[in-house]
Amino acid sequence: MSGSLFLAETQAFLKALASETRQQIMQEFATSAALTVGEIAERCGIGQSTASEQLTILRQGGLVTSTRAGKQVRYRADPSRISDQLEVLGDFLARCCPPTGADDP
Amino acid sequence: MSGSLFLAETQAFLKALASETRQQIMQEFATSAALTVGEIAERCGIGQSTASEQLTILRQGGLVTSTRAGKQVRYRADPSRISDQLEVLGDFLARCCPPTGADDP
DNA sequence: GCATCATATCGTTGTTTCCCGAAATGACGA
DNA sequence: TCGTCATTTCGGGAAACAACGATATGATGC
Repeated sequence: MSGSLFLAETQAFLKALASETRQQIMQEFATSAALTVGEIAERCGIGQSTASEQLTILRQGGLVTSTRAGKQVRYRADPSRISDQLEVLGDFLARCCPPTGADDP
Repeated sequence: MSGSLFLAETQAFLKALASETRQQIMQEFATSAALTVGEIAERCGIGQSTASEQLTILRQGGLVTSTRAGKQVRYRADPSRISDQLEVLGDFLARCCPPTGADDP
């Protein structure tokens, strides 16, 4: 099988968001713009390796970026890519909702 | 623990959308505003029971509505609830992206 | 009532996801 | 270089998901 309906990145965006743990992680960025893996693990009450893995998924979904800062890695939300993905998603859903009917028996 | 970050319906919305099969189903509504379970099964190349189950998930996520039409059931996209969910999602993500920094070292 | 058609539910199987602890990688300071 | 700290990757067990075929429910027409 080949055709994905979305770009691969939008697919990853949706999957990344469809997890309560990852939503919780994203929420942490509302109060602190930049967080390390350890900080997120502690605040979310999950293991460090788990936090690292979930952050990787969020990064692949275009929700966060990561930058090294010495021996730590700082994660932060990626507003521009997030709004890009929201737009793609909105466009897709708009297409699925024929504003004036396609054929409506 | 307790708090889901989203309303339960928004959580269901995201999970419903995070499946390529269900995206494919939604896409079918772009060309035909109303479709029966059998039509969707045929167009998407999946079994009838699978189509029924996936449509139930989409309905619980607020993406489609269903109405009986004789012995068939017509499914169609639900634009108003979809845009509601998109707004909830957009608001949540906006909060995660401190527009002007929360604390940004 | 009974047969039939469309849909929904059940039971199962194989795959994927989630989370963890343990081990490996990478970066810094002594 | 060596040790240490932060992160990533690995291996595995439990839970959730997707798809199917078979069966049950519900609606229509005779």
